[in-house]
Amino acid sequence: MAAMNPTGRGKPAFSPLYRQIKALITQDLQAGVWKPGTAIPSELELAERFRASQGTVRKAIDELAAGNLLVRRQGKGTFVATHTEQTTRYRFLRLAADDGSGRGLERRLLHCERTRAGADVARLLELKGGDPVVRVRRLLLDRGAPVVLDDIWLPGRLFKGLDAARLAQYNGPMYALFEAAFGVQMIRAEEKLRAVAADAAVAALLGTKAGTPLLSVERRALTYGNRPVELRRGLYRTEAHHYRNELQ
Amino acid sequence: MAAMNPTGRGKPAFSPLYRQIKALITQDLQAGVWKPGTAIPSELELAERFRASQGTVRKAIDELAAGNLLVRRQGKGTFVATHTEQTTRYRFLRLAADDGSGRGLERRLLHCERTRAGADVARLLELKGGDPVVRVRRLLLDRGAPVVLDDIWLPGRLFKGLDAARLAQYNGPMYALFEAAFGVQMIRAEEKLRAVAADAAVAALLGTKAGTPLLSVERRALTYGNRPVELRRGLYRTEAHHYRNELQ
DNA sequence: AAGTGGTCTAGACCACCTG
DNA sequence: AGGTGGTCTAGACCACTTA
Repeated sequence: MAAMNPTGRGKPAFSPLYRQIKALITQDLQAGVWKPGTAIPSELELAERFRASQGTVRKAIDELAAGNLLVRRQGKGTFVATHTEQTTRYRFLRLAADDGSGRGLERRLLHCERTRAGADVARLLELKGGDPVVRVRRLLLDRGAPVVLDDIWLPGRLFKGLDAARLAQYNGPMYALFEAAFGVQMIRAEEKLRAVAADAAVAALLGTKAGTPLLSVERRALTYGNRPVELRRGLYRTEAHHYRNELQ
Repeated sequence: MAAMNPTGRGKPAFSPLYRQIKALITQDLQAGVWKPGTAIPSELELAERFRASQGTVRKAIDELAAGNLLVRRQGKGTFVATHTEQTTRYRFLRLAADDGSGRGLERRLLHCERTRAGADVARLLELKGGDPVVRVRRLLLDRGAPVVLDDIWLPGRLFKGLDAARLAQYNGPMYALFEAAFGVQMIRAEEKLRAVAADAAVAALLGTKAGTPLLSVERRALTYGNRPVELRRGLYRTEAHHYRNELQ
């Protein structure tokens, strides 16, 4: 394996071996060679395959683990990250109760339809205007009280067969369903937060009054290769909950 | 240097050498042996000092760089992180204009007084009730329009000599002043976000109407050893700006 | 006992920056 | 040319898990 990148134009004329190996592993992850939750080959086996030393493969895996694509477990192996496990289920949910109570959130499906992408949705999902999309609306409730109203848009071609029945029957984190049933893995997401006033319709659904300040969370979730695969807009009641963040 | 930790009680009976070295470097950072913006000794010199190999010192520095305590620059050295440089100035500011315009924010000091900590502030800053605190109120403006109203509480003992004159005269990021003038380095921060309604007083300061939804950002900033050294509550107008976040 | 990830070393060489 | 961080190797050994 060449350490140089002879075709490199512009800046990255040099790509270290461990980054090339990282790219190759990422390709295999993207292609679904190893399913979420399963182990990838051991470091020594990968080293042999790529004709590199353990340390070099190790550095590639380190970066993938830092990006939450892989999970290392000493003595057991290195596993493909998944949204299905207890510990990693709500990786992207930053909602917390002010009193620190647990996360026994109840889900209630309000709406699910297949429709066509408008201009904004198409642009953000990198689709063409009029492409099929799935539109979902749901509530999250904490001890019976509505806390979040989510509106979700998904590319129709990626989520064939997703409908109200399918969603209603499944009870668990959405990203776990997407991963298991549609092979779509959410890797990272960008969010934009704002404060907005509830309109009458939203207020009714959230059990509050029109004009109540709500935290608006616009999310764009991406899969391998930074391909956008979900838009989500959450409206959060924040009288007894908040959005927590860590700055570093 | 022993790789074992013979006094270890409970779980961490084993601490690898690179973590012990990391702890020693952190101690020196905390003690101010090297000032922000200056270079620490080279990897080879530290390896000699700690009687370890370059690779082991390197791993310790890698973790400190990942935590934004140090910054590596190939060919030049490894430097103590600072809030004073152009690239790292607004490390903790997640405010962005919807139209993507730059960050030429104007600061306007409204208020600065030395007073006594109330119960809540004392608890969050890990002080005793009645301990001296500095209370600051200021505005951030974008092209003349108020966007953020910040209320800030600082432990009085750490910020001796901080007053309105000092703040008014200085024009730059606050954390850069804290670092240069008081030797207090903000390492990380926790934030809680909510949507709230502007009251009359806040509305007047932000140039909007009472009842306008505002994004409330409660921040607790920490220095070495997770010691809290600042409380800050920002109220953001989000008609033309938003709080951006990356989930990973 | 065997297999996995985790640590550590010694040495070589490369890429980048500054005199 | 010399110093700094960055990459890579080969090999040894440790810690953790499973059988």
